[in-house]
Amino acid sequence: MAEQEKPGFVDKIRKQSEDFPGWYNDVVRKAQLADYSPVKGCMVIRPYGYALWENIRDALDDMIKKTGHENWYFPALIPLSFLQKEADHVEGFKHEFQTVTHGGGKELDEPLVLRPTSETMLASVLKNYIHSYRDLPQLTNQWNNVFRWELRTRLFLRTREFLWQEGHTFHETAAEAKEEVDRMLDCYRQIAEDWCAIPVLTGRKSETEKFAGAQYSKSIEAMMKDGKALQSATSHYFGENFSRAYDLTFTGRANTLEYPHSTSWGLSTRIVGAVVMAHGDESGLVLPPRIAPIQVVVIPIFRSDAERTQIEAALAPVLKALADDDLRVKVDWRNERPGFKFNEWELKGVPIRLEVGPRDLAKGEVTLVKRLDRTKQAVPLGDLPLALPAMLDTIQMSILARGREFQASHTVHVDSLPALVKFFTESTGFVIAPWCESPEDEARVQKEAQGVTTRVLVPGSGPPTSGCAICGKPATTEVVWARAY
RNA sequence: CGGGGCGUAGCUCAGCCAGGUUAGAGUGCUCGGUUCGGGACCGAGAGGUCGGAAGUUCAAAUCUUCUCGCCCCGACCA
Repeated sequence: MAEQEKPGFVDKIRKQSEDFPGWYNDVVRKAQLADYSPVKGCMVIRPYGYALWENIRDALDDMIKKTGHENWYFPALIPLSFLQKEADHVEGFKHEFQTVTHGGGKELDEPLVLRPTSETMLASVLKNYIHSYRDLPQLTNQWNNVFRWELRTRLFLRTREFLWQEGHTFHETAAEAKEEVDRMLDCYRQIAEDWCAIPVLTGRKSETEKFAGAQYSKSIEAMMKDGKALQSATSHYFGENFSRAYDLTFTGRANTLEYPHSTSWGLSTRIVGAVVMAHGDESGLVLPPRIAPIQVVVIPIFRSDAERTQIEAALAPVLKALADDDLRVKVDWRNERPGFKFNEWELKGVPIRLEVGPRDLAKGEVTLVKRLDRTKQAVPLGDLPLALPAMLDTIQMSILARGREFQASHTVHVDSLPALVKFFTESTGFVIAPWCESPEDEARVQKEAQGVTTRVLVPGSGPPTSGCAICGKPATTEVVWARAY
């Protein structure tokens, strides 16, 4: 019996409106996405959660390949000395290292670090394959697990081991590398918006928020239902930083020795947490149809074997048509009362519930119920192969639209520090303000509006006419402030 | 790493302050039956070294000390 078919696991979840973190934990665990593990800070991803991740992963993998990248696999163990070659990089990551010091019962000559990220390994390895400008660009990606010794962990959002993809590319010119950073950031935007139905802001991170070792970082930032921001994927431009640190050179078109410009970009299982917190409600998960492991759950309602047989016969051709159309449909034949199943599948966020009982069959219909708003409608059996895909598309768009409205209604523009502090004292969300890009301002806001940080510089906003909202100096950009996960 | 909270049945917890039969409840689990259009009910059953160690005591889930673990909130981070 598949794990999620066992009855009886459903329990009450805490209220989203009263205890958001408690609600999140309950939903993740009771919807069977993931659970705590025997190892502190690590999680077990259960089949339903893993299927959700697989759907996101497959969509992204497709985009990565279509943009010319190839999947590789590199070792999880990285010699400590590799990581120490790029000064900023090691400074940013050393506190998070998990290190293997013994092998075969003997202490190793050199400790091996469980990769927190693979820039150093990539530079060390690709050095062997890059000799000429003809070897560029190198467009690589790998799907793997990485390890970071986090002090405070939360299922999917921050664990000491997590799954992701990390793309690493090397280019002949800075311009090409910068284009790559934007291209992959846009793939992430598409994954978030078109697949996960989560509207995001994209842009460059501030100097203090950028990745350790990067010249600049860009990210997609999503708003959760508690108004906090979640950095959901990142894309970094390294310039020649890593190439120089690893003495990775190529012979250029003018027969001169040059350093390639590199990038890296990653999207992790954290995105699953984003899906939970961006869409979920008091009843549990709300999954966008394009990534939902189960898109339509069929609840047969019957009192006798004869009724069951009748429903089976009526459903058979429909189910075949839906399967042929690649819809992900599950029929819940368990011997439980319908109300129990309704609640359980709502907790698990299945976009459409299809109820079919004697009452429906008498009219040649079924009852469709949308998870998003619980609206019901009767649909003739024969119309399902057309009606369901259309309804799934509509739901996908509705969820995204609802997210956009939520984000818009929780975003304000301010032009002064007191206004910013006031907003975060009374409310949550995004604050957009002119900024001079001084790190001192970030420290000041962090202190005065507890925990508020810059998320992204608003792209294309240009120098605002007014001064910096924090310190009054001439502003160079607009920036998004928020409390973040 | 700082602050708070919690470890008693698979899960959620009561019992502890004022130590005293055989440690309870709800839920889940197993078996049988009746049910089934928004979380069903009846009956029978299984399931515990009360996180661990030491101490106080005639007697410890309960008091003392130490220890281990977990969760939440902050700082750091995908």
